[in-house]
Amino acid sequence: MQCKTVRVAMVLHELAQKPPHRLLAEKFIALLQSSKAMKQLHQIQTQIIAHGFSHNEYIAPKIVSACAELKQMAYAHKVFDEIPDPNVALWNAMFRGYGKTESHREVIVLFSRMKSMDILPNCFTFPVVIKSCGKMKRLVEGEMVHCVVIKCGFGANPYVGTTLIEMYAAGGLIGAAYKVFGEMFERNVVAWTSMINGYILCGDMVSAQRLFDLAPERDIVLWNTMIAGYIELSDMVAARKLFDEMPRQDVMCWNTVLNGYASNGDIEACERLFEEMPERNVFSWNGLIGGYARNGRFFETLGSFKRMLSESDLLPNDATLVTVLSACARLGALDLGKWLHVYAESIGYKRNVYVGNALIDMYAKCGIIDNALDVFMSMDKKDLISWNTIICGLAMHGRGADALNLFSQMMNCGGKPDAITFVGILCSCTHLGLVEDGLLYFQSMVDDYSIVPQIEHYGCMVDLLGRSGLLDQAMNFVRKMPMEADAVIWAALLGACRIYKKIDLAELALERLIELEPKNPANYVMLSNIYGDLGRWKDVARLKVSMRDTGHKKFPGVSLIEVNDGVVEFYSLDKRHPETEEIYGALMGLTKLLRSFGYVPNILELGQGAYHD
DNA sequence: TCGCGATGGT
Repeated sequence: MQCKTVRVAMVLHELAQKPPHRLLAEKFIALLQSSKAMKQLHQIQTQIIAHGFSHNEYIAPKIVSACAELKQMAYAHKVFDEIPDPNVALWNAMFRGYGKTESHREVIVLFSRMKSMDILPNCFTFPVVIKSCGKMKRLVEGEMVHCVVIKCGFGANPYVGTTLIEMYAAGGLIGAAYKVFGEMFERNVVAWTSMINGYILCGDMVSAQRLFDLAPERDIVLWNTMIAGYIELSDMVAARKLFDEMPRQDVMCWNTVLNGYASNGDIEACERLFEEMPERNVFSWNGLIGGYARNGRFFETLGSFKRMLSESDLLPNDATLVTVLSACARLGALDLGKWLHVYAESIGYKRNVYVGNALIDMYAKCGIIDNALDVFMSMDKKDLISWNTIICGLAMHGRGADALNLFSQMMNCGGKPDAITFVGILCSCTHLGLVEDGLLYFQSMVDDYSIVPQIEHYGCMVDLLGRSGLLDQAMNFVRKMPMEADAVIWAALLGACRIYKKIDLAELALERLIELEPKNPANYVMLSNIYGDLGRWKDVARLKVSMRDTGHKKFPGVSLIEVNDGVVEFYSLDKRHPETEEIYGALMGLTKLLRSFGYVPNILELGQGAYHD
């Protein structure tokens, strides 16, 4: 860094000495393109101004591009505003900058400003603007831009045409996309690929295949597009057939197929393909690691990550870290999670939102909510998922008041909550027993934020009302729901009925529950518990016999604990561990100690573990 | 300076 600054200073000094005008401009452009921080850029800019180049038609766009490269579009806009009559190149640099930083709204706003000033766009303007319209799903604006394209005489431009096809196809207007394709002057392989991908986006693989067969040229990207299309439809056989037929495969194609097997649940095929790969990059490892994670095989997620570190020279990227952290969260692997936290920062992911969010979730799920809060507070960029993760995390930990506080902070920061935010909020209200607030939040969700309540929200409300003993109101919610109540809702209601001894409603809930999930043994366990509460032990015994006869066996709920370098799974009365004797010996000791302090174990609750055999 | 393909989070 120091060295760079010195070098910049030297070049600047050299420039100050002597200079034919053109040469000086070129040097400034080269400097701008190599600038790696705003501090450097300001230094260069100072010299540019001192030499009277700040309004130079070649240099001004490069200043804007350099800002965009450093993701400083606010500053770029200031530079832009100070130039009295910007040329098209400068406008284009602004569009590109906003496009690159995903500020598509600004692209559209700026384009209307350009049009209102009667400045003519050129062929470099349209692709960026059209892309932003597509990303914002603003098809009406997109069509207007299309009109400008035609008016300006760029209707036949292949670059413009390709982005138009993409925009229309992504917006579901496949007919409009095909019209553009049909009217294109020269259709190269990129245009064909966009059109074919358009059909794939619309789920029309037949038309995609037809066009693919007609394509005059097929490059590696086009083949890969087709393969990805079949994968999207879960047709791994067709995908694999194309993959085997293609004349030359690159690592991206291998990765596409690898991910295809992973997302279609065929983890064995995924493993086999991974071993066969002639070349692997970080995406390949992420495919394998993510494949295990998506299929719930979290031990293997961690195992393959360790393998990546030991047998490849590749550094994990943010996606790798996020996947592994989520596996830690699921397994409760706190030590590894903490190690990943340090490691991620050491390889430059301290300010990464994805990684930050995954860390919040990992700490929350591993029970260290204060660490989750620390990570959250330390993040300078937070997105909706950051807020949701911490709010739901706090709610899960019973810290409803903190969750609600953060929610109002979120509102003060101008955050827009979504359906998941409100799941956290309603859940917090449940923990706090805040029936009135819960009802108000539910209403506010609908009225103020136009969020259509999903079944999860009704579930929260039924839980909230039920736990407070307002079973009639809870039942009213169930009746008013626009969708069929699911098992989660009946189970919440049933749980509340058990606490408040509402036997008639309990029977109704149970009836529905058994209709919905005739094979879920948990429902019979619940029924058995209710009989138990009522002292109907004969019914309990009868139920146990009938469950054994029908083969309904409840899988034991397992717990996970991190031991040394790994994670061990165990359940109530488990005897699978090699050190079982020592473990239970220690447990007996602990229980004795607890009893000596007056602790009385809850025998009734223990009895619920009786289905483990 | 410009347009097509692969990974990740509540």
